[in-house]
Amino acid sequence: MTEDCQGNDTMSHLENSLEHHKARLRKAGYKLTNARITMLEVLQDLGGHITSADVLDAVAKVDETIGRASVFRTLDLLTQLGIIRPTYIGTSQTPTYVMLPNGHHHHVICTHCNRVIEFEDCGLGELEKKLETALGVSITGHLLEFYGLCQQCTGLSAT
Amino acid sequence: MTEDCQGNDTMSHLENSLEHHKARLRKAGYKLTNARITMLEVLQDLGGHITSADVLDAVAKVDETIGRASVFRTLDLLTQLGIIRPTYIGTSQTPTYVMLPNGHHHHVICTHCNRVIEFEDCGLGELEKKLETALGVSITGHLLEFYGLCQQCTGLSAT
DNA sequence: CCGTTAATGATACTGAGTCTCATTTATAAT
DNA sequence: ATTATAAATGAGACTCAGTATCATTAACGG
Repeated sequence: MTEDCQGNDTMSHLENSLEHHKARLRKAGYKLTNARITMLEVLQDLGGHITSADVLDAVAKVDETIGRASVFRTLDLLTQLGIIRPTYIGTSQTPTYVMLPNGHHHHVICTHCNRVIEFEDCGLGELEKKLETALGVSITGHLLEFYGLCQQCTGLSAT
Repeated sequence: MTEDCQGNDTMSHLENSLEHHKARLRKAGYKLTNARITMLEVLQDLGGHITSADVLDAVAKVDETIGRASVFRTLDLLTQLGIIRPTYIGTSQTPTYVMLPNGHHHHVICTHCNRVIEFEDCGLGELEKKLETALGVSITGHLLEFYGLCQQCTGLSAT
């Protein structure tokens, strides 16, 4: 995790996405504060599918002094910037945040056991362009969720 | 908002989906209680994009005696059955429920003004089948959300 | 290095959603 | 119809995720 490969204008997304997100904050007029940088690092580390409690925990381990309010404020900000996205797994009252590494995220949620299966290919690029034209919007990302039963639960309910 | 031209062609479709949902409950082994039927009617009436508070309100107007807990229990149940789906608009702490009339729902959320623009065509049928084969799952519905700026906010941020 | 102002941390607070449990009600069997 | 029974309910106390407030701090442009 300590390999510094910044400066390469090609690839190595994982490392660079942190820098990319920082740049996004700056560009949007937000200050690059310690709390925000720590949040980005922690989120990258945890990798997504985490609750606010998870984030609160992880942030506290890195920097004891970062306040509860700032964590929630930053979660909201990063959501607005399309860096993360809250969603519901199961019927939990509290959302689960997923990363939108390249602006998008896709998964299947089993409505029986709440297992989450991620997948990559969505082929939505075309639709995205169509919508931009048709609706006059400017799209930066998306979340695609399928609901249904996973392999195990399909078998069970066939009883 | 938007010209939402869904279901205009079949007024009876609205009636039927209520029956359809009741049948689903029965088939899944759940009792057709007064609270649940009232909830289904209220949800159909409100048409989606509503918070639990909206539902609580509307239910109370129809039947004073239905308890708070039952409303939340039923929201969870209907989510599990794929009849509704909680999602986040803006950074609200409390979810907004959308109806999944035919198992699916699609919208664009403006990350600046929180406007929601629904659209119908998603062309995900093929992907759905592919995933069922590839992952061994049995899919019953989906939610597709795009994030970005609406026409108005695209203009504004050009400042 | 300083001034401005966004952002912060502490903490009290709010209220959405949950839990518990005695009571009711939907449904199937008689 | 009557009854058995297990699921579902309503009441209301309770929890804790998320918010509001505000005095203090620190990012960043000049």
